[in-house]
Amino acid sequence: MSQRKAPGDAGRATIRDVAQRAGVSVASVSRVLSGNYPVSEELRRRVMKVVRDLDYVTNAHARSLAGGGTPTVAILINNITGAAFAHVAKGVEGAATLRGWLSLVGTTGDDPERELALVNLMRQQGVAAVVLLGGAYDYDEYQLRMARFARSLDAAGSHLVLVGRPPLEGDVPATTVDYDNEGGAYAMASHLLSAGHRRVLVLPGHQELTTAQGRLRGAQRAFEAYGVPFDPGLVRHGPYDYEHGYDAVEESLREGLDFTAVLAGTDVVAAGAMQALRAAGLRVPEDVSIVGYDDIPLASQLTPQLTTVHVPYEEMGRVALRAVADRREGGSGRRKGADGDHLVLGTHVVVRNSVRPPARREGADRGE
Amino acid sequence: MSQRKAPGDAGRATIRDVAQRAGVSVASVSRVLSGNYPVSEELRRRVMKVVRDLDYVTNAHARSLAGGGTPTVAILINNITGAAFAHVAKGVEGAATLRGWLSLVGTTGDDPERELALVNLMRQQGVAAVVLLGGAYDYDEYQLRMARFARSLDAAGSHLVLVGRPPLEGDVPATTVDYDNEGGAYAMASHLLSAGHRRVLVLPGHQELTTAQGRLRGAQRAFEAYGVPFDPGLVRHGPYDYEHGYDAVEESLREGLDFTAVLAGTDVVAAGAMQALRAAGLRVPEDVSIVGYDDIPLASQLTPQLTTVHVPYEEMGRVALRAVADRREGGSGRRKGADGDHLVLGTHVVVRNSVRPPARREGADRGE
DNA sequence: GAAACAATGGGATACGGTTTCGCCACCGGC
DNA sequence: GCCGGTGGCGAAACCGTATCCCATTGTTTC
Repeated sequence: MSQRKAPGDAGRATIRDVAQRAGVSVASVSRVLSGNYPVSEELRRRVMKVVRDLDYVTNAHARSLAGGGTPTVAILINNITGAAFAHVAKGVEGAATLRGWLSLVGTTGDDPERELALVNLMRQQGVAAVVLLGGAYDYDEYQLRMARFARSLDAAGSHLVLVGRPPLEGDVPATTVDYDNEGGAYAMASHLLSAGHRRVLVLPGHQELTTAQGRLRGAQRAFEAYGVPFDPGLVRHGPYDYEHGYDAVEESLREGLDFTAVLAGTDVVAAGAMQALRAAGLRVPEDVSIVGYDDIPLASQLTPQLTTVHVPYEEMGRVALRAVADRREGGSGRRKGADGDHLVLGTHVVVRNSVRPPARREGADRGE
Repeated sequence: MSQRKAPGDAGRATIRDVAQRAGVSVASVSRVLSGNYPVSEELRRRVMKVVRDLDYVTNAHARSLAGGGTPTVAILINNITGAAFAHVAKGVEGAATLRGWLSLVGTTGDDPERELALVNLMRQQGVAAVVLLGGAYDYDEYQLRMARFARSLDAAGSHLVLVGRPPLEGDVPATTVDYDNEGGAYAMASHLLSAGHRRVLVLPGHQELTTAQGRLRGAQRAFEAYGVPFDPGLVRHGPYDYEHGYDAVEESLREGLDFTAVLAGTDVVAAGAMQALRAAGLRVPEDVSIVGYDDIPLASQLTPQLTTVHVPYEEMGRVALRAVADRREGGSGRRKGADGDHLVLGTHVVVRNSVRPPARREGADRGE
């Protein structure tokens, strides 16, 4: 009754329980377990036996309070079920586990309020880094908001990493891992143009999404480079989902728009577009060609398999984690260097079976 | 020099910093922030102002050491990028966030060693529950291994939840959230049989995976119920991926196997099968019907859209979290009751466009 | 044989909160 | 005007671990 805890009490065993039962001091147990201090073989055996008997594990909270502890990376994502960013998350988590780091996840559901709440929550957890995934909306507020996050995390000894988002302007303590979004779109559009397509229905995504803006710009640049007039009337904005792809194509056909190919903002949009074309009795790629973007597994699972732009999502995740790990181990070296805080990975076109030269039709080549 | 920390020092602000700067005691700051004790308006204002000025957040480790702390649920998953279990994870995470819980994730990559390491890691973190996702291999060792996990976690005040896995035998402190796997397969096979199919290529999955076993059993039962002989020669085992679907169909065709429909173990396998049929010049569903299982988004994005079995993955995640949350709040009530520790959710067939009655062919209906 | 030394184990303290306990001032009632 | 009650706040005792510092013992060296 006088001792603080009954022998067979419920709840976790503490290091004191182990020490008492092994007849040694708490310090010795700690040393045996952490292994960074010389201990005699005899002591080690005694302690380890009790540890096994009691099924003891150290309390991670106490450990990290006392200075030790495993680093943790927080992954903040709009929606886990989105294939593209799930791959980034996989990359981050995999690289984290490889180094013995832990991964926390939170989903924001596109809600700035939740995003704020989650960043604060992660700050409480004392995470080594917060990785924010996904394209951002280009509100004016975005830069300010992210800069605030970055400084706040930096002050707490943490670090902000933006993946697949535009980098922050000014002297902000954040790392950006990006891919050549516009370049991929340029290459993809060039592929269509060189196949002979001149009238292309473009479904870049939401007008305010930075990703969509870049993909549209890339396409436009390709048209310019080929000297082909770009018709704004063939651009349809909308969310990155199957329904949008379907609806956009259906409406375009109903309005009598003239096009021989569809340049979709993502593979999922392309899938919707493909379905709508089929529903209208058009064949892919014989009547209309389609290309996507992202190269998620879906792209190669559709019939026909989709020509698309490969984005190294999983590697972006690995790179993001490596960046923060290096920074943490590298110490104070390379402080705020221009290098290292904006990494850009390459993209490339993956040619499959969804593109053919356009069928010859009257006036489709020249005309308006 | 004598004070423990310089005013503008780097690193996080502590509660002491706040207290000192506000000219109050540490206890008062704690009370203002947790809000579970009456404080004067004046005090609250003074403290909150300093909290904002210093951008202070409480240290979650210290808090949980001292008894408080936000509960955390650990999600252990084979592979984040698998659509089905990504949805379960989403359900768990969503329900967790809704209650202010945190979610940790770890991926096991089908490696028992990593599974063990992760469970221990989570035990160190003092998580409220560990949710293990995914079908299990039916090794003899499985039951023992899981029982050990369950008891170990239970002893530490945590709890094991198995989602989409077979329940544990005996008096083991674990909760299982399951779906009517066999029933779904039964219904799906019945759908094919009632459409007139008699010779069906079955691709249930890996022979040792419990999920695959259940799906195969369900199909067999349906054949029995219809009085149709089940041909073991039309069963092809293999992993739940696109390649297996493709290869299995390709081989079956090459071997000259006679079938009018494919019953795939998952939608992804169905996608592969569909592609292989097309490659062989067969039309879906005119020449061969196909059905899947899981009803992931892919199913409705294929052409033709896939008839499949809907599994309420996301809800399973929510249910799993609710189960542990209830148990934690309900306290010691309903201890080891038979109810509540094995929850089974229903499945149903989603009819789309990938099934037609079989084309009339010589001898396909009757004969051997 | 004594002294200096290396090896190893124990006691005490710090980490940053929460919570119990007790003090003080202020209030109304007699 | 004195006394008991009460609301509001501060001091201090934990939570479980890592680590600094010192004591003890066995070993080497002169």
